[in-house]
Amino acid sequence: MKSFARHKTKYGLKSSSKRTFIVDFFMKAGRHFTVEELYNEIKKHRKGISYSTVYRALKLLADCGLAGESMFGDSVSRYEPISRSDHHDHLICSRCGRIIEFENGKIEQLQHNVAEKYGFSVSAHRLELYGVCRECQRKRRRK
Amino acid sequence: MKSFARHKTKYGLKSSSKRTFIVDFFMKAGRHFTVEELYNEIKKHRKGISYSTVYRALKLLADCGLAGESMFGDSVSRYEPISRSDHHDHLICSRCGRIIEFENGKIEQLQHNVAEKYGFSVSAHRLELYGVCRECQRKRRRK
DNA sequence: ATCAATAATGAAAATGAATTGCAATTTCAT
DNA sequence: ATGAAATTGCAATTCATTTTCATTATTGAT
Repeated sequence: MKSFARHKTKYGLKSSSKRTFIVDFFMKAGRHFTVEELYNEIKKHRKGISYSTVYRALKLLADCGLAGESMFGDSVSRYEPISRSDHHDHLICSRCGRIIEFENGKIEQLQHNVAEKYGFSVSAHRLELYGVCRECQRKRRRK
Repeated sequence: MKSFARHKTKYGLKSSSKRTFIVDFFMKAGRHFTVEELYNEIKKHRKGISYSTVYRALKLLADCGLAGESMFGDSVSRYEPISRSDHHDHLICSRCGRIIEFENGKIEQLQHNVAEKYGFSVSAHRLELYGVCRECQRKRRRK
């Protein structure tokens, strides 16, 4: 939580048990959430936390670099905890929605080369592969 | 226009000069547009075409595979004509918004390898590199 | 060419997620 | 304990997207 503390100081934030709960829950979960998903999940474990609060906590985390924000296909933002500087890319199953993360240094290197070729100074990138996961391929007897 | 004609037949569409104009304009322009951008651009060349019609034409094109739909960072959809099976990726300048397209077979191959490793059957992918373009790097004396 | 069936269009309304305003509540340094 | 300032909840707003519906245009059959 170090960088959250730093951010907290920097912007004169105060702490609250609700926000702390949200932040902890999110960081420990270690997976993707839409605001609504996180809101619903949290509702199960602790009541009296509103959607707005979850939304704002997530925004805060994104601001201080503890959460990554991204949109896959649909127009809903998804957030995921960022432990260190662990950038990773995504494999997204179009059937079940499962999201798998991966890293690949070679791809990163090639990306860098491409950017260089065009004179771009790259600060971020996103790579997403959409398809059908192994499990969904098996039980393919669906609509 | 072949695949548009096919789609037209398949879904019993009728033709109209307005839609034809939009489709032609878009396909010839050969670049990215948000619905609004295309609407404004078209307005300059021919009057009496509403936002709805542009919106619907773009959707149609996306449906029949002649236009690609994507969202970069902000939450606005952008469309681009797809000539053949020319998949390409994007370099996006965070300052001026310029979008440069590129293709890289090696990266594609590596992506394929990764997917295979996880048992994914990939049907689509997107790769975007965000940064500052050469021109914006030069005239960096801005806010 | 005329007619009926059906698609296309425009304008306005609806939708849906993201975001904000504001009053009430809580935090925290003093 | 006190007061300034942050947090929260809820309702309201925003903004792009999408849909509705009345009107107009297109097409195939006659």
